[in-house]
Amino acid sequence: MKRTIKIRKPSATQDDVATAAGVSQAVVSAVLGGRTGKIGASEKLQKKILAAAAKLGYRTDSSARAMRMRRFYNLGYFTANVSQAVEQDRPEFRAGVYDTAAAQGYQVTMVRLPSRPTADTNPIPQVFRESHLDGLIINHVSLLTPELERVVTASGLPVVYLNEKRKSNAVYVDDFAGARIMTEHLLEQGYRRIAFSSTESGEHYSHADRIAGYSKVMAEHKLPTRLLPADTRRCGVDILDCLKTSKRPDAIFCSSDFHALYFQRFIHQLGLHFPDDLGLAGYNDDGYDLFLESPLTTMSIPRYDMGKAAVEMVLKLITAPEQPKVPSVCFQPGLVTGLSTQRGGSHQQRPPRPDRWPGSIM
Amino acid sequence: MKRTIKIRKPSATQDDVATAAGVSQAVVSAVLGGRTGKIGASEKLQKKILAAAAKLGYRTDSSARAMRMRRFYNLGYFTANVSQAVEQDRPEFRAGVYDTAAAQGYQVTMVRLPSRPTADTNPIPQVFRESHLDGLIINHVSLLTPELERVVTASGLPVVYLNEKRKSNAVYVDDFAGARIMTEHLLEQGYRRIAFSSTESGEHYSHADRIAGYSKVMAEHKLPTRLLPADTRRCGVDILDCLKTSKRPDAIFCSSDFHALYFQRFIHQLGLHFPDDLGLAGYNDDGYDLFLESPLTTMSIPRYDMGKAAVEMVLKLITAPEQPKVPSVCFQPGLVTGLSTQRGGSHQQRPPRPDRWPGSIM
DNA sequence: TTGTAAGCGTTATCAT
DNA sequence: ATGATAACGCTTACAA
Repeated sequence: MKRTIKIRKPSATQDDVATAAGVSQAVVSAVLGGRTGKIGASEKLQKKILAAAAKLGYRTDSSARAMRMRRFYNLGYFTANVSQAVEQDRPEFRAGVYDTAAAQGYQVTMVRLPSRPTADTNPIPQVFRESHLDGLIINHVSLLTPELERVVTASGLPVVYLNEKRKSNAVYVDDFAGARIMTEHLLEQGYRRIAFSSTESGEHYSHADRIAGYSKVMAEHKLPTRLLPADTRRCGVDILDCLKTSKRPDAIFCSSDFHALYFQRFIHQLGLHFPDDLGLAGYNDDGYDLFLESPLTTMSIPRYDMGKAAVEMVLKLITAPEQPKVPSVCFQPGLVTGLSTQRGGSHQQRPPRPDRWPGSIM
Repeated sequence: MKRTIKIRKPSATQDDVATAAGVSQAVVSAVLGGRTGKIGASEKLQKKILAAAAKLGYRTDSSARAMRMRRFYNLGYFTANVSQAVEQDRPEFRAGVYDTAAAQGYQVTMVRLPSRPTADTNPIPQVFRESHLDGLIINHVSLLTPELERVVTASGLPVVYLNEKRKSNAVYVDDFAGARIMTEHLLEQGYRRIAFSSTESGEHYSHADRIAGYSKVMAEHKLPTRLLPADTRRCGVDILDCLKTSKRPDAIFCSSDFHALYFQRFIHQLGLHFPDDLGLAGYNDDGYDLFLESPLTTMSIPRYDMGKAAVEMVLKLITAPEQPKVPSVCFQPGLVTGLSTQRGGSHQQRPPRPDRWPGSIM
């Protein structure tokens, strides 16, 4: 006996298409699925079926396909919430993840923790309480509770970490090398009293690595390292004190463009300018040039390609589950030479970068 | 005849749970679905079933549920790509959308256009070529091609526009009122030669509305309006020329905090300061205070609540498809008083905002 | 070359 | 209160 379940107006099914085209539903499935070789449907028949499908507005029901195929064609993209996420979940990551997933026929599902938890909010995202994903990309979510980690593990989902330094199943940046390159660049420019400054507290691996790379190069050149942490709650007094001294640094290596922009405020507050009075370097290539006195020398992070690599990695894990571990992929950042570290740079023509728009604004 | 289809290791099914608990699968479905009232399963039995489910790590197969329920429990969140999206897809929107969707048991699927289209990339996102969503939220995607619009319409999906001014099915901000409030605030502070400046070209409705609100109030006070568009490709010459004149504005109403930050650069370049030499106001409350000489007077946008409202609206459309149009929801922005528009403000104590972190950084 | 039918995991109905 | 069973739309093995 047939019972009718009609909650929403259903879109056309393959059965409807088959009826319209006067063929069996199995042929429709084969043709629409591009498996014509297997059955050898005539050109004409294919056209007829495609026409009927287009006319009826047929669209594959992803749930039915998922059930049958035992694959959801869904990847989760887990990102931190606003307050935790400083400079981690950038639009370029999302773009790389999305484009690559889409190219392989996968959807991307947003995974987050509730930003405003309420009493009746389950702290475990629903997506882990049901079967909905084939794989998961975690973009540096620092506050993963042990409970949450357990749930993720229990789900048996292939997981790839983006922006986290792990031996396997991760995609990250070689910030040690990046900091080396930047420090060497500053030395080549003739700077000697180079200080490293950051706003961050250093939870993320990259912070320690940047300091290490900087320190290493300075040591190799027998130059003293000088770390200048700048707690934003102190309103820049650390920075001001440092800049006021007679032996102030001749260049500041900022841990991020973000921090360089912050630093600029205090440089200007003292009536100083860069690169005339001191060199200023950033990191991350966040595109803040519009707000800066001089285009910033910085390190660019191939975020799009990293997102892409993360998806490729997780797809590999999905399709070859017998290999649950794959070696991590480490990307090299690239030096972007601005005028902010060029002695006498302010007297040169400012190079226009008209088409760049701050990526971080999005 | 039974054939075996095993691509991935399946997680436990209700059948497995039923076997483990020694009951029928239908009871398991009822108990796990919270429909115990209908069947009257004993407390004890429920406990047994829940225990078995937990032990086996049972998770509902969302595709099977979707197929049976004829609902995917998936919402699409359509956002523009990096280059197009200036200040539109903010993390707070995502947070509001995600939290609200999650609270109602819905997942959020990322919908974008390919950022780096290739020859073999279909410009129509896959999600529109299959049945996968119950509804769609479009956060100001300016470059919707006619073809894409057709596809969205053809999909029959309930659509809600976020950040777009439409008569129905939209959630947006009353920027006319916001600009009025800001202009009146500036007048109250004693400013008279108030200019409105923007970097934007004005594609978005909010740009025109802000100018209109500003102009209206100025006209009401019989003061001349002064528009100062600043093409970033011109490297600030418009701004510099304006600020150099003897009758320069005594306050600048910037179309965004973003623009205010840009403006600061040229203020400092001329050796001027705010609020001493002129007042500076922003819009959007993007949290750039760390980078600014003075905390900025700005308008805050209730983005989280707007995301929430958009989800509530689209859920209404989903559950009551006989009502395909609902009135739009218009949010009022709120004035945030900083010191940047306070005459003599720089001599006051800078109010600490230690816990705020620029939301736009994410 | 085309048709037939099994079965994916769930929900919900119906008969016991 | 419980168990048996249909149905959702799709893919695919196999029969014709």
